[in-house]
Amino acid sequence: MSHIKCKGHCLSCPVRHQSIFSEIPEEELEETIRDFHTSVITYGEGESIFHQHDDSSESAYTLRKGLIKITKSLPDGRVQIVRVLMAGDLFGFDGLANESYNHTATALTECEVCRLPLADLAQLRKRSNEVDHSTLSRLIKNLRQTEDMLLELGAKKASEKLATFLLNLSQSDRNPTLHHIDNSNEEWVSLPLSRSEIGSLLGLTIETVSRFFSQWKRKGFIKESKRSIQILDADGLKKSACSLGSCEN
Amino acid sequence: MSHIKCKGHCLSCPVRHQSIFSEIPEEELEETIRDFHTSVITYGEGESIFHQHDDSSESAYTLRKGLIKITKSLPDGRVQIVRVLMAGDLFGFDGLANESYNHTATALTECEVCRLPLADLAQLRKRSNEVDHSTLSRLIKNLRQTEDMLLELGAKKASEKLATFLLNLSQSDRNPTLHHIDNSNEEWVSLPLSRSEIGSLLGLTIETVSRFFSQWKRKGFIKESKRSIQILDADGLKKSACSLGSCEN
DNA sequence: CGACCGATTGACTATTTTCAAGTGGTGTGG
DNA sequence: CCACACCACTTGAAAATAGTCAATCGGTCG
Repeated sequence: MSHIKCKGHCLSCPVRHQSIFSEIPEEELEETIRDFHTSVITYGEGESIFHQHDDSSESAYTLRKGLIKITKSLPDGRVQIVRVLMAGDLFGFDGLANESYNHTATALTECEVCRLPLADLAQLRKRSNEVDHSTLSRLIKNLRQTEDMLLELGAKKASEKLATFLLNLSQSDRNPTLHHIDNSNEEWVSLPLSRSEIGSLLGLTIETVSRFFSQWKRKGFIKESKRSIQILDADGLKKSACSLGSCEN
Repeated sequence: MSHIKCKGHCLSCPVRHQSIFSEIPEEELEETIRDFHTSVITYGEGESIFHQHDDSSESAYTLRKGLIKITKSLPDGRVQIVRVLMAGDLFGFDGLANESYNHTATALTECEVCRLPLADLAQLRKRSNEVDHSTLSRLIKNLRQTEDMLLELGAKKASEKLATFLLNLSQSDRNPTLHHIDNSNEEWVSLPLSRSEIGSLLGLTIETVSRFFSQWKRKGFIKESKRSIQILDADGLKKSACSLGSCEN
């Protein structure tokens, strides 16, 4: 079960510089955050932080550690992953528009989040231009990213979706923890999603995902080893995936 | 070509009560809006207000009259409609996150928009809690709507997408101008998109759209007459479209 | 009238899903 | 330590779904 660990301490927060408080000068932080009611909460893999249908949105959250998937689902059980959150991401702010949660947030791994009541966030936005700007920017970036996914889902074929997904993963400068260079100087990227989750993100079945990955391994475009992948031939991947010049952008 | 008509006058604005200024008390409006630089601009059908690749976002817009489609496209020409805007909608605010436009806005019909420099919008948000709240709410609603579309595009089959699209159209309480009751007391809904645009919204080809519409006409589920449709049998539509209980939500 | 454009329809093809069987790794209990 | 179950993933064959190509229809406009 989820577990409340302690009150959050911004100054020592591991994701302070990726959070909505990153732009607040250190000397003002203590003052700005005073009498707000943050809690650090941990969740085990598979547990949900909130649920699309059941919960009204009274708190926003900042992800401190781990990965979270945001999903929506149909009554018959089909699931769409809307986005995957990484350290520093803000989520669960629907209440700012007086709406209940529009989606479900589930821990993909062990997670640590910082809960902030929306009333406090509203106050903070008034008190600090930095928080206001940062919140708005994140919202707009969420929107842009979701629009980009619309194009992926609506306009691309399976192989194109998958190729773009892999190429984006490998180019992501967002989360340095996802990257590592092994001793032979090759760039591996951790693949935090199962086949079925990749399918659920891209609107494909697990079998379709598996088939293209297998095919690309046979062709030598990619290598995989325990939840990490390596792109050996990005151009090959692009060409095989995109009959036309359709994979850019 | 587009044509600058005049400076906007909020008090006499036809969409004042649907705009981000709707919550400002009338007596304060004059004062609040003083020394801001709005322009009312008209666009002919097919003209774009701004373009995904070319334009940096320096102004936001409010749609006063007509319909606008927001689209994204792939280099090879495939197009995805992201959303369709109606009177009162705010768009083009990417610049608030220091980003250039992420999509293209094109007039679906003759349009009239009110342009507001983002610097002014930023000021207005500071000056007025109502504008701040309204802007934030709209952003969040855009995000929610786009997430809903992700589920449509990623998880549903063609017939389900189309049925949901028609049912949503007919239930939309957003834009009363889209509705009218004809003299035989039947509810017609205007269908502002061509077959090809419906396809582009739902990730389908024009032929697929046409086939399902024809089929449903033959079955007596819907009727169509010059850009308006009427849903005769919503249950039939739901059942035929959704093998399982998948069309709710 | 004739050209044009959006929409429809049919026949065919390509793509993706579905169903089913099998593989391989991991962990548990006998 | 092995046997077994379990799970994620792979693979194949068949079926369903949607796309492509091409012909045609019907309305509108010059």
